[in-house]
Amino acid sequence: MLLHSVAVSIDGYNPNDYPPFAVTVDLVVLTVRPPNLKVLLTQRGESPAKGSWALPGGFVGSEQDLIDAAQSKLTDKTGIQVAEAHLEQLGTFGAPKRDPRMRIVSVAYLALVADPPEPELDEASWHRVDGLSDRSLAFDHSEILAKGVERARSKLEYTTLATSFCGAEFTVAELRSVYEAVWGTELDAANFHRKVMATDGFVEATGRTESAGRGRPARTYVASDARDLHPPIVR
Amino acid sequence: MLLHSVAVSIDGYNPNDYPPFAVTVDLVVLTVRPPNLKVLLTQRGESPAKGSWALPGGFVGSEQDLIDAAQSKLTDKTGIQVAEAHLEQLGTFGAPKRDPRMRIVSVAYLALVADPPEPELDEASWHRVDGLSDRSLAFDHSEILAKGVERARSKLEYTTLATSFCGAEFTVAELRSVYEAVWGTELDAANFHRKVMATDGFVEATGRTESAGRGRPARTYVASDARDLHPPIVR
DNA sequence: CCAAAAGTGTTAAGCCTACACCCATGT
DNA sequence: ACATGGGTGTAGGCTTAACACTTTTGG
Repeated sequence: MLLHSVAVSIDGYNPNDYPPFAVTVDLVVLTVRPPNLKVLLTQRGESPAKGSWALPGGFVGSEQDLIDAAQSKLTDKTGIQVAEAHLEQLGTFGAPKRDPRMRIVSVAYLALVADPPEPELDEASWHRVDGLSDRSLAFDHSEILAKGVERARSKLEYTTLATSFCGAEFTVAELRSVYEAVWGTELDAANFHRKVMATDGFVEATGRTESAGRGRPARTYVASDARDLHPPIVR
Repeated sequence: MLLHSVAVSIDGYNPNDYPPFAVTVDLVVLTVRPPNLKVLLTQRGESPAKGSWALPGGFVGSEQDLIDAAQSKLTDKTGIQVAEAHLEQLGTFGAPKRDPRMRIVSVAYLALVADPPEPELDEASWHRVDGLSDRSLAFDHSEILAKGVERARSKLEYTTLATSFCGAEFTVAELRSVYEAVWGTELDAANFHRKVMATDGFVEATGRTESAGRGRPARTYVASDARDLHPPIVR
C-alpha cells in the first residue's frame, strides 16, 4: 500500500522530490423536486464498495483544468449544459486512506441544477438528501455531501443562487419552494414575495403569467444576468 | 513538458488509468499589526520566479493528510503552535500551467494568527497586504492571496474568528483594531463594544484590566471556547 | 358564489447608527 | 484639573415578522 516516488523526469525537478498522487473530481449535484432536495448518485459497479452509492466523479486528465473536469463529468451524467448550471468548488478531500486502493486527492465540486426533464442515465439516479444517513455513501462521500448541502443552504441566504434550481422561466412560488426544500422550513409567501421584488439583481419580470390550475395566475420571471455575483440576502 | 502515466502497481488499479500529479499545500498566513493586515511571504531562492515573493508551502507527503501538511508548514515558518492559530482550507488551484515545471495541484490553506513576538525566520517575512499589486507574487499566488483575504473579511462578519488575530488576553479595543485592519474601515467604538458584549460565545471577561498608558484602563477578555463553531455577526 | 393561490397593506417589535454623555486613569 | 481612551444611554430610522386584506383565476 505504500507509494514511493516515481521516476518522471522533468526539467528543474529531481524526480524523487515529490510523491505521486492521483487527482479526481467528485460532484455534489443538487436539484429541487418540491418539497425535497435531491442529490445525484451513482451505484458502484465494482470493488471497493461495490453496489453502494457514491457521488459521480472521475480522474482529472493530465492536461485538464480542474473545473473542466468537473464540467465534463456533469454533462456526462446529467446531459445538462454547463451554462444552465451553477458550478463551484466545494473543497478538497485527501486523507491518506480515504480510498483503500491508492493515494487519491479528490477535489469536490458543487453543482446546482434545475430539475432535469426525463433523460437520466441508467447509472445515475436522484435521491432525497434527507433520506441518507451519515454513513450511507461509499468512501468519505457522505462527508462531502454534507458539506455540499451545508454550502447550498448558506449560499441561498446571501446570494441569488436559488434561481439556479429553477428553469429558465419561473414564478415566485416556485422560487419559494426552492428555499423551502433546501432549508426544510416554510416561508411566509407574502413577505417572501416582497423580499424578492425588493432585491436588485435577483429576478426580472417577463410580462407573462402562468396558471397553476387553481388560484390566481402568477407572473413569471427570469434570473437577472448578474446572478452569480454577490447580491443581498433573502431570509 | 508532457507528463505520461507512470508505473505504480496497486491492487485493483491499472497503473495506466490515471495521470500522475504532484500535490502541494500553499499557506496564506495572515496577521494583524494595527492598522495593517499582513501576510507571510517567502522569497524564492531558485528558478522559476527566483527572487520574487511567494506564499510559503511545500509538497504533501505520500502518507500525510492535507491539513497535517499545512500545519507542519505553518509551524516551520512561524514557530506558532497549531492550537493558537486558526487554520482552514481555502481552495484548490490546479490549472495545468500554473507551475511551468510540471503538473502541480496546490491545496491552499488560510491561517489566522496573532502577531508573533520576535522570532521570524530569515526566509519568511511579513508584508502589508494592501501594498501588493494583483501580480506581484509568483505563480498564481496573488490570486490565492486575494481569495484568502476575501475569506478572512467575510468570516469576520459571521463568525467570532477575529479573536484568532489576538493574543490569549485582549481588550475590546484590540479586537476592534482587528476588524478595522481587516476591513480597512473605522468602527464606532461604542457600538462595537456593545455588539461584542451582546454576542454569546464571543469573549469572556477575565476580571482583570490592562492600562494602555493613558485613559481609563480596559477590561481584558479571552476568546470563548466555542469559537470556531458558527456564532453570530459583528458588523 | 366559493376555494385557492397571488399579491398588497399595515403595524408592532427588534436592530442599527449616530452621537451625547459619564467613568477611570496618567500626567 | 485636564486630556485620553473605556464604556453606557438614548432617540430616530430601517428592517423584519405576523397577519389582515384584496385580486384573479377555476370549478
